Parts: sequence; structure tokens; C-alpha cells
Amino acid sequence: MPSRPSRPRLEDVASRAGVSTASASLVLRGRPGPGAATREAVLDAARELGYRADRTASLLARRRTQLLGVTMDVSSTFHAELLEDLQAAADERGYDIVVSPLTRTRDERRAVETLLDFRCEALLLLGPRLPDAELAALAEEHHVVAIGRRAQAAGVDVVRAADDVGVALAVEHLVGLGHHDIAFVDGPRGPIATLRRQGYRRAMKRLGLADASLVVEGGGDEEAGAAAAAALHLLHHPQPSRGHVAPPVGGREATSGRSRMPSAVVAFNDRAALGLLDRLRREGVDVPGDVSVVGYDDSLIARLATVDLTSVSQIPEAMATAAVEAATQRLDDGRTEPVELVLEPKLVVRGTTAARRDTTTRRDGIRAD
Amino acid sequence: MPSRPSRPRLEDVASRAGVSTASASLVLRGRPGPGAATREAVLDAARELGYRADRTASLLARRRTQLLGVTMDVSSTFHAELLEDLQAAADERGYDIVVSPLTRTRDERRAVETLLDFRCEALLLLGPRLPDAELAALAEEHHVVAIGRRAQAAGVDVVRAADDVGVALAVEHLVGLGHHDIAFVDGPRGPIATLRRQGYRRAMKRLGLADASLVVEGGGDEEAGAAAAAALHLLHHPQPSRGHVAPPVGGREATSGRSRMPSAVVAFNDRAALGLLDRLRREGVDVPGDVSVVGYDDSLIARLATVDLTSVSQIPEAMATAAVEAATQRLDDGRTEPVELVLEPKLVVRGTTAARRDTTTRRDGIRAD
DNA sequence: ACCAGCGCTTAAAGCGCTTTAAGGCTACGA
DNA sequence: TCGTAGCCTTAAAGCGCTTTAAGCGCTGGT
Repeated sequence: MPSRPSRPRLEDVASRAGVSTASASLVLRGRPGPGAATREAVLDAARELGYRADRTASLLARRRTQLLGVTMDVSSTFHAELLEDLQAAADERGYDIVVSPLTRTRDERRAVETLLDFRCEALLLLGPRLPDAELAALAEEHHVVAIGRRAQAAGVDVVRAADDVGVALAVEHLVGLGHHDIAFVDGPRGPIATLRRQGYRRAMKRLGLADASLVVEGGGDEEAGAAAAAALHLLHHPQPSRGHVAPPVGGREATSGRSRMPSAVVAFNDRAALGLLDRLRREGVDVPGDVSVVGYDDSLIARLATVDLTSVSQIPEAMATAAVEAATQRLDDGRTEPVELVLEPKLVVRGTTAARRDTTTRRDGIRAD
Repeated sequence: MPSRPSRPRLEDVASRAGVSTASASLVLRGRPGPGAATREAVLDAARELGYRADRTASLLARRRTQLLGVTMDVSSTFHAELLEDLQAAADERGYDIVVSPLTRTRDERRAVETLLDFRCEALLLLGPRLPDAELAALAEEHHVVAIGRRAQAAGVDVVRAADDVGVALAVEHLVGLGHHDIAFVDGPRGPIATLRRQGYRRAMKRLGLADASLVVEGGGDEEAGAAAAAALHLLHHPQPSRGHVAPPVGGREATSGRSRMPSAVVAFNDRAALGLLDRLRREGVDVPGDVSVVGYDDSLIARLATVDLTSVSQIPEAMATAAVEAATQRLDDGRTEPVELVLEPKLVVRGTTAARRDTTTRRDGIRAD
């Protein structure tokens, strides 16, 4: 029932305080100038009237908007986490955030336009899919920070995690637990998977396990993970409770040869890991008893009590802070050369990894609950 | 490198087209008035300059902002879905949406304030947690639509799904598959759980299965679901491959007595269902072979190939459309009496429900793959 | 006495767009 | 020929705030 006496305007506050709108404006924004008496009068008046500055008017009048525009895939939990941290970081530096969600009907281009219409001073693009050329073009006219993606576009700042290091962390963790036969479930074609795979290969090599390297085809979703379970022959794991113990046989998609079954698997991401896990558990393969599994992303799903997946975190807080920092450096400190910030991910150890069991031991058919 | 020659202003377009800003403005917004020649000239000029209206300026000048403010929990996938549909619905009616995300550091109150600062003409609150009194107070000054929550606050429009009907749909589906012993895993205290439980009880009664009613304590997350699996004695399911077949024994949290094990379970929500499912599958209980499971929310997780959970959908598209409709009715059609729209949910049948097996049959220990 | 300098306050000019009311045309009927 | 209705077009007044530059009353140095 907005039969509003229309929200109070700055003028109302000013006249009630017996000063000019100029003074009121200054006081309300905590600017130096007005004397103590004026200050108090204005603040009182504002309080009494329940005054809140009209944002559109402020934005229009102010030369600077102090607005950072963020495009995000609203259905991505990772983006959601990032957003939280972006808000916090922006807050600290006196910036505000405008969110422009990507949906079926609103692609990235349109989302960016909306942000520009709001006169955002910098664009923070979460996992942008715009082609590099377009990013570069955008960057000619505006400050743009690409987050979570390795962009080869001139002029744009990049904040991303060192995916290869992340996978290496996972491998090291597993090796520390006594595993040698560690497989990698590859992701969908693209720069991210390439980097992660590379991280895996190099880590294995560095640890003297080059021969034990095994990369199987995979993908970015649960089905890919489930398929990988089969490709890795993990489903033929000894099952004392079943009659048949089929030995691993040929015909694998492995890109590198080795006949043992892996005792640990690093998956391209959590979704693939989840599919893998699910398949294993349904088939009675014990995780982490028989096989250890590590995911990537440290997504909310990995943290679910029933999943409890060891995973590599892209440390959203750090990325968010770095991104806002990058933007404010350009806006406030006049930086003009683009930067690429590569952050070290961290491993979050949970319940799907454990020490490798002596291979001579077999499952006894009685599960620990 | 925004060394901008500053984006073109309306004035630039106008002068290039050789007309006044007034005409240009009219043309660009498709308003009647300007003649064909003027139209063309303006459109050409705008195109050549790559003109886009400055939103803040438009908003300020326009009496109406045509803005709908949405508060959402950005980490909720359900909210994310709703948002997509809200965008679409708003688009159709010529409104625009401003998103104000709730985060750790930004509660609902603050989110609403932000929206008001942008001069949103109506507030669409997704699953608001504000106390009724506060909602009512808000509604005195603004148009507010609460989505997905049963609000007893004067003046606010409510759009929600009929949760009792949703659960009833699930029960009916199961009964249609031959199930009689259908249990309900309760949710966390609150109006939603009450309604769903009620729906369950009434449906069972209506179908002549009052005696088979069984409500076990639960909760809104995976752990609650896992615990319910134990409470329902489902874990003692005959396992030919194991030595022990423990019969259901006493000490249950059941609120209603019956000694058979349920052959089907309806869970308060998908998360609880997921916990239940996970526990069952890990214990070798076949779903849907041994037990059918239905969730609630039709969340993304339910749709994952590896979960494939039969679930009740709150039909976000319909809720979104209804919510925008409610808002525009107030704004454009002058409706002033609050409405409560209760939508019928729909059941999405997936792989976790199947016909009840004859109880005399037992699992043969050989799984179909 | 006078002017410089300081501290505070404010009038007024925007910010970029919308909108209203007034003005200029043309055409047509009287 | 004049009046007037109708159609376009535009000057100008905002929208609610910020900001600049000018103003005002003091103090203090010379």
C-alpha cells in the first residue's frame, strides 16, 4: 500500500536541520567541512526522517560511481561463494557491487551491457566464456578482470588458481598415504583440463611414478565419472560376497599402459568424482578402504556429510580479494598494465582418501559401519 | 584502458540526427509522436554512435523505474532457478530486475534497503525469513511479494506451492505402484514441515492406509536422511550375501506404530532423500528394487544422472510468473488487496520409485547392472 | 585600520535523461 | 483570407543528489 508521502529527500533533511543541501550532503557522506553543530543537526534530522539517499540520484551526480559490476552464472555454487567474498572485499574498499546474472535468456554480452548501463567502473567476470578477442575489445574501453579463467586477451586482468599445482597437491597427498597407482580422470577438452592433466603428469613424474601414470577419458559431469569407474576396472574389485572376481582385462581407454588397478583416483572435478564415487559405492567398492578418491573445486557438494569428498579448493576468498584488489588498483592507484594473478589452491582433506591398504589384504566382507 | 571519449550521450545522438533531445528520447523509447523521418535519423545516429541510454539517468528522470527488486539466497539452486524465470517474466512485461543477494555479511534487511535505494517499485522476496511483523511493516510502504513462504503478514502478496498436495501426489504415485507401507521422513520444525506432514497423513488416510502411516523424525539435510534410514530399519534389509538378517526390533522413533518395514519412503526434501539414498545404497539396499524413495523440491541434485531421484517440483516457472504477475497487477492495474496464490506442485517421476516387489520374493544376490 | 587567511556555509551549476507545455507548420473548412 | 484543428518538434523544467566556487564572518599580523 505505498501511499507514500514519498521518501524524504535530501532537501527535507536539510531544511529540517536548518542548513543547505550542500552541507547535508557533506555531512551524510562523512566528508570533512561541516562543523560539529551542523553535523549533529543533520544527523538528527536524517535519523528522525528515516532518510536514505536515493542511489540513482547519487550515482548520476557523482562523477565516480564506485560500482563494480559482476557477471555470474547464478546456478553455479562456486560463483555464489565468490560473490559473497567479492561483496565483502568490495565493501572494505568502499565499493558497491551490482550483480548481473547470466541465464538462459541473458547471455554474457547482455549481462555486461546491463552493468555498463549502471555505469560500473570495472567489470569482474566470473568464468567468462566470451572469446578472447571480445574480452580484449571490452578491455579497451573498460577495466575488466577475468576470474577463474586463463585469458589471453590483451588488457584484461586475470585472477585464477594454479590448476596444475592443485592436482599436484592431490597427487602428493595420495603418495603420502602410500599410494602409487594413482589414476587421473580427465575433463572436457579445454584449457582447464589441459592444465590439470599436465599437473598430474608432472607430479607423477616428479615423484618417480611416471610409469604408474594413467589418464582415462572423462568429462565434467557425473556420468563421465561413472564411466571412468568402469574404464579403470575398479568395478571388478574383489567382492568376497559375490561369486565372481573378474580380473582386469584389456580394451581400456588408458593413454598409458599399466595393468594394475589404481588404488587412488584424482578426478577432473567434484562432479566427476561424485559420479565415480556413486558408482563405486553402489557396486560395493569401499571408499576410501579400497580406493581413495580426490575431486576438484571443493564445491558444496563435496562438503555434504554424505559425500565428504577430499577435494582441491580454488580458495574463492583469495580469488575474490585479489580480483577486487586488481580492480581498485586500476581505479584508485592508476595501474594501467594488466596483471595475471595465479593463486595457489589448497587441498581439503576429507573422508574419501585414506592410507593405501596392503594389497595382500582383502576385504573381509564385514563392513565397518 | 578506459581513456574514454566518454560514452555518447543522448545529446550527441540528437545533434547528429539534427533533432532535439526530446525527439531523440521519444524515438529511442519507441514512443509515438516523432514522424518517420525523425525516427530514422535518430535510429541511424544512435546506431552509428553505438549509443546506449545511461540507466541511472533514465531512472532518475522517469517517474516510474519499472524495476522489480529481488532478494535471494545466492547459494540456493532453487532460488537460482526462480531468478531465471523471474527475469523472463519481468522482461515480458517490460520490467527489469535488480538482484540483491543475501550473504553472510548482508542480511535480508540490508538487501531490501539496497533495493529500495534503487527505487524498485516492488519487492519480490524469495523465501523471506523476516518476521511477519516486519514484512507487514514493509508492505505498508511498498509492494511486496513473498515467494515460497506462507506469510501471515498483512498486505503482502504470497506465492507458494501447496506442499500438502505435493506430498499427496507422492503418496498417490507410490500407492499406484502397489506400495502400502509408505513412511514419511519429517523435516525441521516449522510451517513447511507441518504442511508436508499433514499432506502425508491426510493422503494416507484418504487412501485407506491410515494404519500404515509412519512418520519418523528427520530434518532438512543429508544427515537427517541417513539417520532416518536407520530409524526405519531399512538397513536390516535381507541381504542374502551377508550372513545376518536382523529382524526389525524395537526402540524406534516412529510416532505411529507398525512393525513392517516400509517399502517406500517420502522424504521432507531432496537433501534428506539424498542422505537416505546414499545410506541405503552403501548398505546394499537396492533402490528402487527394495525400497522406493521420493524427495521434494526437484532440485538440481535430484536430476543428476547418478541420483535420478523421483521428486516433487515446486514448479519454479509458474511461481516466478505468478509473482511477477502479482507485482504488475499492483503496479499497473491498481490492485490493492493482497492475494495469496497457492500453486499445485507436480511430481517428477525418476528412477528411485518402482512397483512394489512381492514380499515373498527375495533379492537373489545377483545385481542387474 | 586594513588585508590576508582560515573555517564554515551555501547558491548554483550540473549529472544524462524524461516530460510537459508551448510553438510552428500545414491543411482545411468557412 | 482567416481561424483552427492536427501533427511534429522543441525549449525548458525537472528527477534527487554532488560539487564547485563564491561568500561571509572571524582572527591575527603589520
